[in-house]
Amino acid sequence: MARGRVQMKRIENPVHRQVTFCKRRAGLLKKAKELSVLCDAEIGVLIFSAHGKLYELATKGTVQELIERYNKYNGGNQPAEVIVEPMDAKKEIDMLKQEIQILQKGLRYMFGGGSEIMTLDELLVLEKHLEIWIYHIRSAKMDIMFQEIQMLRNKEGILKAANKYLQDTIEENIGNTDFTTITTNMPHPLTIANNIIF
Amino acid sequence: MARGRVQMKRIENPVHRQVTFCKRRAGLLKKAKELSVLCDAEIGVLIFSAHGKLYELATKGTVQELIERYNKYNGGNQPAEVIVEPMDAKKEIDMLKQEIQILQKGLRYMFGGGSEIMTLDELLVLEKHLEIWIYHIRSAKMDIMFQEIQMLRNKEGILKAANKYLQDTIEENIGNTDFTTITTNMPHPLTIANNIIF
DNA sequence: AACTATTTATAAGA
DNA sequence: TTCTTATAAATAGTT
Repeated sequence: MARGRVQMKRIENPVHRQVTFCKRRAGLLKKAKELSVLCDAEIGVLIFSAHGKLYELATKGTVQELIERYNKYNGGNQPAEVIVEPMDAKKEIDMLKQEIQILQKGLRYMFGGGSEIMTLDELLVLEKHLEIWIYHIRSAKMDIMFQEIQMLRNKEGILKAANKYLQDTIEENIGNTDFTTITTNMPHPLTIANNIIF
Repeated sequence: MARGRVQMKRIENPVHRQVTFCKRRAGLLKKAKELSVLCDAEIGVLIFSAHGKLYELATKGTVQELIERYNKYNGGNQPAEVIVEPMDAKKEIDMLKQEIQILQKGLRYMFGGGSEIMTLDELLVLEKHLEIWIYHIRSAKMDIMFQEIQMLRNKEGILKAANKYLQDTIEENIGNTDFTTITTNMPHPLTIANNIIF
């Protein structure tokens, strides 16, 4: 766009990637809002960042409502349990298996036919494979952990909301019953901050 | 945008509106694709025109899959997918890791006890590689993530306990006040299981 | 659909 | 992050 064309591929520099994500995300949501207003359309946008954080927009009701409209539009042909995550995981695992096969091949080659001396080039190939393999292990592990963190954060939010709801319910009814000591006994579980950001 | 600014309100002229809808819709979808590619994000866009026609985009799987991910994100009420799958994936990955360790052992044996072909330099390269790998496995990032997960789990426990306490408090006092509808309205936030163990 | 004059978006740098 | 600015892209009005 500006100061140099942009290659249409994943930005490798994580800082650049993050900055661009911020800017373009804002731009995309703005464009969506504009289109909605100018042309009287109902638009929804869902963005999952690489780390699983969700950004959403719905120009008329809620995203949920839009999803319902979408499902209605598609004559209720919802694939009951289309499993997404497992596919990703499977893909990852298949890739790992492939890597192992390559490594095994390399080992067999070296042990078996290895009357030949391993050249530096061959060694470098093996190294390369190891690197790729480590990369995949790491990324798969990281993905799982990120998912776990995201899920726990969501759960935390839900529990907090439920907690607040219950406490409000009690407070609204103090007039009827004496909850003073009970509420005072609460060990302040609602004040914990969540500060770590990846 | 061009040849005159645009008022941010519904375009009254139906022809203009239709043309703009076409152009901007294409632009929006393009932007969404770009953002997805550049920043490795999963993006979905749903556009209902004023006359109810649907235009959609999903940058990874299908829109349906994206919607399921969205629903998963908002509630985690589907333990089958969120919780069980990562377990399986992790198990698989651990097994693959073990296999890889065996392969590494083989490599070490070959290089160390085997012929004298390996030069010291080559050995150092391999060592270096293993060091890097170990470093990554034990990296600070992982530690931080584990800490984060632990902290979130603790928080979850505290919140659940507080939640239960509050609900018990309410239930104990049903005789005094009618909380029936209130407790019934609770969207079951207390039934979420936490099964993932690293 | 194509064509441009302009407006917008944004990459890079601070 | 946020601001600035040079430049690439998008697009409003026109053909």
